[in-house]
Amino acid sequence: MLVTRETDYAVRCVLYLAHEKDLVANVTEIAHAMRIPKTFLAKILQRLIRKGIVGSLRGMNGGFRLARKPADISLLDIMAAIQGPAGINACAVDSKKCPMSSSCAVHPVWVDIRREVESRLKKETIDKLRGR
Amino acid sequence: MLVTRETDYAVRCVLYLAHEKDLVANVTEIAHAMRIPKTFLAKILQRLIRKGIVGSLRGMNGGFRLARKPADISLLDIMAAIQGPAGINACAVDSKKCPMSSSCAVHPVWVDIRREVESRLKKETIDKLRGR
DNA sequence: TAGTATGGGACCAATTTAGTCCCATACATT
DNA sequence: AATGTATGGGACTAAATTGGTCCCATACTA
Repeated sequence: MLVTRETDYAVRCVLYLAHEKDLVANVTEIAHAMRIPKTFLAKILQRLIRKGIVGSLRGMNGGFRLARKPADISLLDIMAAIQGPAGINACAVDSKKCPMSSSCAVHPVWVDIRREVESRLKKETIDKLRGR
Repeated sequence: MLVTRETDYAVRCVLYLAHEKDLVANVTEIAHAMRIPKTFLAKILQRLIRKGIVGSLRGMNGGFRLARKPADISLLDIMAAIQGPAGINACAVDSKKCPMSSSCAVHPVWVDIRREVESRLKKETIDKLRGR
């Protein structure tokens, strides 16, 4: 499956943080609203932080907020933060993994589809999704 | 990953059977030529048979051959035979699996990407790939 | 300084993917 | 008809990935 549940959770989480301007929400709040297991969400949030998608405020009344404008966050950014390079297929990401390497007639197709999907995911930004 | 190794093997296998007109090849031959574990390939071939993509000849000098013209076999056919409906995401295949169901802003995007990929895979037929 | 929040690694369970093994069945050749 | 070689197909196992929990350290603020 190209999109794992973890990525799905990450998208929903970002979407929640975007639904109100400058919102700061803690793990409990997001987990409840978006129906995501709390501790799992905490881990997801840390990955989003490392990629500069969300920021955190520690201590009492702390929480998480978007680190960038919704228009500057794409589905591809989120997928990359959670799953790494979004592959259609192992060999489309790293051709070393394919034992037939260059002699494989299908390889170019996988690579091409991957590119198409990626460019589509890059166009789908959070602000577009929010305003539905 | 959208395309599993098993599907990859299946594609290579069909491609092998298509490289020469009316070729009949046994498991050992295909496995060796395409570097696929023999017993694993045998199982894959059986699935391809049930979907009417390849046919078999039993007994001595038996083997497998294409059951349809290369132009009538698409990558989507092969994927569907091995993996079932090709999902980008569980919720794009069966919306019941998504707890947020209709309230999910991203859902339409997954469904749409899935459709794009499927139509692309349908266009890529074996005869096109063979003639590279 | 007490309390509430994130930071982050270790750990575990479930599912999927990948692959093997064994035996039944079919059939062409001799 | 016997025999050897091939597919048919289910049971089983191993490895990898996914999904998730737990625990404790650290940070910050009221």
